[in-house]
Amino acid sequence: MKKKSHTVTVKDVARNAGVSTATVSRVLNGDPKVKKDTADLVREAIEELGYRMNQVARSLKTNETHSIGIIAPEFSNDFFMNIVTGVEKELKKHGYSVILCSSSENTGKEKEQIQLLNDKNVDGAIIIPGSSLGSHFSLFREKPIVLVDRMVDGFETDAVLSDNFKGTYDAVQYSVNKGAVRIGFLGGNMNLTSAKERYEGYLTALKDNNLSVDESIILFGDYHSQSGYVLMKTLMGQTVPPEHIFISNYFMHLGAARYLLESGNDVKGLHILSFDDLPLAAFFPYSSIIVAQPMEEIGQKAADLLIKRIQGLKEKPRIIRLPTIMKIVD
Amino acid sequence: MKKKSHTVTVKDVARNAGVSTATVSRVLNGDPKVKKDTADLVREAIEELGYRMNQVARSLKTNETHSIGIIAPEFSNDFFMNIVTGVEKELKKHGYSVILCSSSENTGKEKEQIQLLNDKNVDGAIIIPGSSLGSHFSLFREKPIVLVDRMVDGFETDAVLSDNFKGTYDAVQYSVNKGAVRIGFLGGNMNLTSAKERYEGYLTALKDNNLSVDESIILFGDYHSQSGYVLMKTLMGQTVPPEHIFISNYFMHLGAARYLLESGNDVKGLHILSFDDLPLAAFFPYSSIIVAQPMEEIGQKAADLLIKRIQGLKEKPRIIRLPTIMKIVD
DNA sequence: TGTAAAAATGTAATCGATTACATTTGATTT
DNA sequence: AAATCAAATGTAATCGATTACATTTTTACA
Repeated sequence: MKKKSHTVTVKDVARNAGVSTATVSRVLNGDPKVKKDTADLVREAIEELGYRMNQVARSLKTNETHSIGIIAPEFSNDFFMNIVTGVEKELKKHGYSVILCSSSENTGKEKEQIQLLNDKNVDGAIIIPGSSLGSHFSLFREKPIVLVDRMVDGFETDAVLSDNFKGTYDAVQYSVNKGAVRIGFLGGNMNLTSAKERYEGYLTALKDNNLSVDESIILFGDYHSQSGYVLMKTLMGQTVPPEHIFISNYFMHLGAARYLLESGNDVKGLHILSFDDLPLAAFFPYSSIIVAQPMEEIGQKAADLLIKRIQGLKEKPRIIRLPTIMKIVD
Repeated sequence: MKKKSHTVTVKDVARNAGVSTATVSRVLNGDPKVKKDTADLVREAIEELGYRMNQVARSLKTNETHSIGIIAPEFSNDFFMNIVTGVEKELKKHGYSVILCSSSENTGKEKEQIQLLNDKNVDGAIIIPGSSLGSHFSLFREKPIVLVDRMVDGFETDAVLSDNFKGTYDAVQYSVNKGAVRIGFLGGNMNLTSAKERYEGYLTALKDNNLSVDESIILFGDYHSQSGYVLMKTLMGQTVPPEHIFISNYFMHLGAARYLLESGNDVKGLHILSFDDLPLAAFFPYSSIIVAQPMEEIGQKAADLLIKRIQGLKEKPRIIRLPTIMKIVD
């Protein structure tokens, strides 16, 4: 057990101010029942002694830690990190801190992290699920959870996500308006709601435009760079590859672009429609239609909702969908 | 004050196992003085009641939270995030959690975050300083701090950083070996040790090769994208721009590349030497010499050292320098 | 001025663990 | 079988706050 060199406690403050610890506590917590003169005395004592409240002791009694956990598959990932940034900024405004937990996109680890957060007694959690499985989230007892970017089966709770359907639909529609009639599709893991929704947006847009669905140019991967590489290779290996290709996320786009570069394929007439704003999209030697997600805003909204829940908002789960932003890079 | 629905405590376990709370605590903490039979009884009771220790209560008594704080200017930044990732992974292995604090590269906010971590009673902190000012770090009383990526004046403590000098020196030397005689330099904020060290590496490499130092092609920015853009513009506006240019970090490189792209400058003969591995370096239409920093390893080493300090390692501050990796992209 | 009601403050229990110290149990020795 | 010592366990104080309830002080009004 580590020693602490003489810490100043409420007791010391009370003694110094000539009041009881109860009064000190009241001043600390802004209880209006304390007479102004008394409160001033206490504040002076606090100032004089350089008192700082022991949050751990407070947490023990109040059962709130003013910490929340955030679980994501990983953090070395622009997308997740921007969300985390939004979360952190919003929470700090309200005096909450963020504890980082990576789940490695693995249900077992996700469970562990939930237990850990439980044990740390966080006031709530923001989770970017690693898959559509989420029944283990119920281990996080009696504290609110807000899901981000993806929803899960069998666990009804608040969620904040992009409008994946509309984002995809609009991008496809834009391409069609520009004359595209054959649009390839490199999808993500259909285990994830976002991937599913984007696929549906794509299909519906085709349908609404009376375009046929050509399954030979619809391929599914897993949102990782390598799968973008492989799928693009497959696609370009076809007799007549499509000139318009929708790619479901940043990383697959990256992998696909890498393939195009390495293969030396002619990309002059190519149009890539893709989710997520790449800082370097401008450098690609083809034109892009980017469906940008408001990542920080997603995080911020999720944090905001979580705080409302922590503060007692009772209401059926909310699903907040934020609009995407289409960016054309020629 | 929030209620907790009947929580299982040591008391319940003690009663159920027919022992005292002291014994339960001993079992919980692996005290070898407990007879095996008794310990088994206790473990059964724990199992049966689904007991989980209240870490907050434990922290109050032991004065250790098994949490550490990490302060960085921001987190929407590949470089910092990869460091955080390394930190998180290593700490989790040892049962520690990470609390995220962004300082916005602002000393005032940095101070605030330190106070916050103090109040949360974290066991230590990892800090990526926003500037070379660090005297306020001493507010973080009696708990260890490990600095990352940058050192500060007036505060002697452990630090983990890349070998900025050698990384730069080697890249310049490589270029010289390839025939370069005039190498431009786009530097970072000289307020940061990393920027200073890179500049020194550059100068020394020139000197060792008997190359003259041409101040007209040495410009300083602030590590941000915009400054890379502006400096590259300035440089390319000269009568005879250098064909080899060292750029001090990722973001400045990004800005510089953006300028080159927008301006339509001829980049055929251009060679960019640059710190930090860009995922898209391969897409730039010029050859690059990348000085990659082992970001996750930096984080991991910092976490490792911090834990050693927490566990009582007494010794004068260590400065750990990790070697960079040179990557050639033609 | 006396008294009821309201306002301010204090006392002491409590949150859920850990641990110094006290006590009991058990083994060992003679 | 008594004496000694080690091993195992228990008792109760403690960490530093909050707060229900009790008590005192002040205010307001008859």
